[in-house]
Amino acid sequence: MKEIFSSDSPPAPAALAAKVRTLAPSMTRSMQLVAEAVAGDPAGCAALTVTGLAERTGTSEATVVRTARLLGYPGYRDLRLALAGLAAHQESGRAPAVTADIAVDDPIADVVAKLAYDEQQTLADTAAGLDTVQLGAAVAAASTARRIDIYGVGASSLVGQDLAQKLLRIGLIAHAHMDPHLAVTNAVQLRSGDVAIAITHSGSTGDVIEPLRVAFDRGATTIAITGRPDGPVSQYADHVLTTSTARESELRPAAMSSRTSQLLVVDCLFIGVAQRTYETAAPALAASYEALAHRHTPRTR
Amino acid sequence: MKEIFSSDSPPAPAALAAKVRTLAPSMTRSMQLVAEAVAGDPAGCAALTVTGLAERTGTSEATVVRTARLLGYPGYRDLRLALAGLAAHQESGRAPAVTADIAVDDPIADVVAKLAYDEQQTLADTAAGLDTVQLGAAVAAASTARRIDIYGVGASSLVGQDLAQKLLRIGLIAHAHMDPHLAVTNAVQLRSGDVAIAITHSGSTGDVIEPLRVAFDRGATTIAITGRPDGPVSQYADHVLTTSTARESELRPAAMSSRTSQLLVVDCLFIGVAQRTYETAAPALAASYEALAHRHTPRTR
DNA sequence: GTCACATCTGAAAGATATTTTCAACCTCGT
DNA sequence: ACGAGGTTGAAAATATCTTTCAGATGTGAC
Repeated sequence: MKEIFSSDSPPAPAALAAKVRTLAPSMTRSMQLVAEAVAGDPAGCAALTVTGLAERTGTSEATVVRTARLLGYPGYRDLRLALAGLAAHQESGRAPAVTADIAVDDPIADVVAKLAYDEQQTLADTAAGLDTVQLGAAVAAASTARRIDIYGVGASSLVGQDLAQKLLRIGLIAHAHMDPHLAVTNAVQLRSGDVAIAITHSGSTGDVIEPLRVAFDRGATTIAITGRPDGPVSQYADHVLTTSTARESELRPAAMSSRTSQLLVVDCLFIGVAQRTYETAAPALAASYEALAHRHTPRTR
Repeated sequence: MKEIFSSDSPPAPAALAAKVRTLAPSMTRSMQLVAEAVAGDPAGCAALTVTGLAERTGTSEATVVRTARLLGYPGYRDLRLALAGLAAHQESGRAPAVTADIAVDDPIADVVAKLAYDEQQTLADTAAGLDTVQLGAAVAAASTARRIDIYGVGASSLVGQDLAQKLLRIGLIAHAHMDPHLAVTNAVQLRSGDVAIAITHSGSTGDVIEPLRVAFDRGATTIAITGRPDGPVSQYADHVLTTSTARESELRPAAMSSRTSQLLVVDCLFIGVAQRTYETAAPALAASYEALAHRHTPRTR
């Protein structure tokens, strides 16, 4: 008799509230109490045990189980799992208005969410806007370069160092210049077959343009990584890699968001070079691992 | 020491896979089996009882419960509920696509897409796994610190410099130490009211732990930014900020992906501090803009 | 190589939660 | 008012989860 139900209801996923409404008329009074509680606060009920839900609804465990059965689940345990899923669902819908700017009085959790979102956005934009032809050309030049000089000041300096560090790791001769004067002095040494890379968000940082110009004049292959491909720096660049310009706010200056974009470009460049020089890059990478492993205090086990 | 976990893990909702990766190294063999099963097939595991999951992973109930605990849940029952939620989640979201590893022969366009995707993933994981309570505490300490010393070597060194650069910009006294010896020598100067920040992905970089330990002993407030919250570095850290451990590949070493995660954490820390010190931070930021504007060659016209 | 030590592991006991049973209790038609 | 049919919850039965503990396994010291 009761068994009819078993065939009728496959474990309903989302439309639980609807199911409750449909089935409510056919329920007994105390079962309705349970059903309402469940439909009204899935998240809350998911946290309760049978006994807990029975108490909360002023009924008994048996009734709770019966209700779960009526709703199409083998037992309360399964209803509870479904409830947890439902709760997670509506949880995700309630995003903290991530698109808004970061405000001075944002709670710390919002800051984290917004920053992460912004950076993800920046990455997507950068990937979409990156000219793979230019990138390919830059990779080709860097892979076969006798030496690679990198120029960057301020925040871009760190990106340059990052790139240099990684290129060194795979056995290339790369150097990130931080001092503009020394950069120029060194640029004079460059010639055809060498590569010079300038990193500047604004595209018009004199301290970075100058050494690139010198390198360009001396016949080196020059690459510019900039957010303003139309800026002065591009004049002296054989290849221009464009970083995206994320919207900035008072608390989050451009330097900060441009960094993410620059790092992605730099990583792409690096991976490209590593692919091209795989024969030498792979063992070099492995070796640098090996060397580092011994620097770590031998943690137990 | 193990007790560190108790405070560290609030039942994580979505970032379970990330958490598994973070904690996996500190797990015993059979626990890893369970963790992998759970991370690999949340939906499937949600349908299993303790006994079922134990059988499926070829381990015992006890081990399953232990794993659940390690992941931050009171017991298996709760892990199972979370799993159900997760399953419902990914049911709706459906897989993106570019999950594959970067291969040696990938065309350059694929490299860009995969890298961008990976980094986005890393950001999401980091944001989800970041303990906002710890972050809040770290922000509070940094905001009122007399001085802030930052330790990092290798790739983490750049992150440290980035943080120092930004904190300086808003008028705080921050310094990133790159030389381990000098770092220790300087750490001796610290005392209560000062803040020391150690950045290490592995959580066991001796060169970074040592200065932090000294700072800790001298009474400074210590903060660790690490991918291994259970690592030795946490011993001497008042607050631990966890970075996510992205899956790595041969061409993309951990150092590379960890950087993204570290930078996000550092940015969150910075923004938090900027909020707290808005009165002084805002004008300081504006001033540094002003100063920079004049450094750009007015080559345009 | 071997011993002492610490850690890991699973079987089984113990505790909870869920399901079933069953008798008391309504409700309604007569 | 009375009984048939259905509803309900207390308590027993079962399943599930948690804890304990002793054996297994690995690790470092000598």
